[in-house]
Amino acid sequence: MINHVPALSLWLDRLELRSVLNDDERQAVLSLPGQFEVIKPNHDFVRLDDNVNHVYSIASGLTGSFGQLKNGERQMTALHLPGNMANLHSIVLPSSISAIRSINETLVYRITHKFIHTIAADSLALSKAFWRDCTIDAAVLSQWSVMNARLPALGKVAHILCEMCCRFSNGICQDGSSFEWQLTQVHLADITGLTAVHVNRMLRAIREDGAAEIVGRRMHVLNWTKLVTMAKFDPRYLALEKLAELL
Amino acid sequence: MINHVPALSLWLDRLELRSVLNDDERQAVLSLPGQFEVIKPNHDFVRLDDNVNHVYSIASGLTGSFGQLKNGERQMTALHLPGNMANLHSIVLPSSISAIRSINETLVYRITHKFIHTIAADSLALSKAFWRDCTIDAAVLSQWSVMNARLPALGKVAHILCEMCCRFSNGICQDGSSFEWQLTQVHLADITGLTAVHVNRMLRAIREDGAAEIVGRRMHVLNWTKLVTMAKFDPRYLALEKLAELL
DNA sequence: CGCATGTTTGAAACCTTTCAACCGATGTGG
DNA sequence: CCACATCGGTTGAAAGGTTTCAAACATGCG
Repeated sequence: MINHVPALSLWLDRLELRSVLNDDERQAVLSLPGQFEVIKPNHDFVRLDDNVNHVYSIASGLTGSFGQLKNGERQMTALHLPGNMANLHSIVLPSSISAIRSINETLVYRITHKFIHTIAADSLALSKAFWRDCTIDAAVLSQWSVMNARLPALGKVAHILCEMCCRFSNGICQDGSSFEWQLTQVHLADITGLTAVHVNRMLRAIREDGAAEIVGRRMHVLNWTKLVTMAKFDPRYLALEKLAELL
Repeated sequence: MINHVPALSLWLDRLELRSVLNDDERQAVLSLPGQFEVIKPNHDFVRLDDNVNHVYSIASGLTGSFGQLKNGERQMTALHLPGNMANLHSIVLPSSISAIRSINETLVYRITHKFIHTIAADSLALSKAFWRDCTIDAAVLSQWSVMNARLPALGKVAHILCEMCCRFSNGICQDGSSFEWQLTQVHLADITGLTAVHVNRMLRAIREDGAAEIVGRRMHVLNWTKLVTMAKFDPRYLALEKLAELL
């Protein structure tokens, strides 16, 4: 294995969690040519209505997708962690319907569409794996939609805490789990559709209830069961368990 | 053309709006074998966590996808009109993460996954077209997420009225447009996350403002511009314009 | 007719936003 | 080194929007 881009091998892990690939296919993913790019915090590196020619693999840092209304109000519709492909869907729909913005300083690996098209054309399993990866992103979005519409403020905030914990810990969450916390309360407000002020109050409630707390740049799970109950959280939508053979 | 299933030719139209297909590919879609099935109103014909082997093409009637929280509360995450494939994504993710329920009496054409896999394997353009179809569904979901989180109740209801009008009229909406209205106020509440009572009040406000009205089983646009402004609606997410050559 | 379903309305309770202010940490320039 | 600006977090009180509860009305259908 000559080329070894960590962002790609993280993405490959993610693909292989849900799809069966052979050595050639693995190698094709790991050898994808691209350029690294450092992105400053709070920078839209994909703008709304851009016609996109590249996909962005997140190497480090955190980025989010933002949808918009005609009056310019924005809402976060997805969070991309290292190992995620932020806009794989652009392969089949290049006219971007959401902006992608860095949350903190982010390192991305930028790959021209052409190369993805080529390896997808050469392997049925890979093209399915890509499609599946997008489908799982859509499943997460669907759950965000449900929680944003059906949960009270406390539940929404708790739900995101649960999700972040699962995604950062690959599904293994328990009392005492802790992980790096990179979002501000304003970001939580962008995700939940609440005001930052109210997010603050909900975080306090969660803390005072002994479910979880954020101190400094770290989140600590104090009582996972309590947090899950607040959030009515069911982690299956994240598809973090290895899927059974899927053609 | 021997086989001629209207549901499939509607779906093909939808695919060709966004993808370029040749005669063989067209014929492959139109010849997909399947069974018609009549579904009574308010029936979950795909249940949560089912392991799905079929995709459902909607021939007539209206169906919706429903997500769920752990406590059983439900939220509609998509509406499927005739010509839509209700769960094409199940091709790559058979474990259903949302239920699909008929809204009124619905005629579906049920196709075994195997046949979709076969024609997708035979044609790169088709497999891209399928993936793209799913991606556009995801774009609609994303916009629902934005409107549900960012709009006040009046805007949410107006937004769905706008969307339904565009989807039923293929994007051509104007003062005086009217189309069959099949949703109850409870369904609107399922979509917007509001209570049915409040949906009722918002519909009245929209009516009294002279923007739109629902009488009997029909919706009438009275003032399209006014309705769009209320909803901060931008129809581009529906991708109803014919897309330029997309590989 | 009687029943089920969907719509309509009012009033009180509740939740979230808004506005305003303050705190603490961090970083910058004089 | 301190003054100052900025950013994120915190808190209180009033205003506003939405839900809840309860009841009544309309319609279609057996």
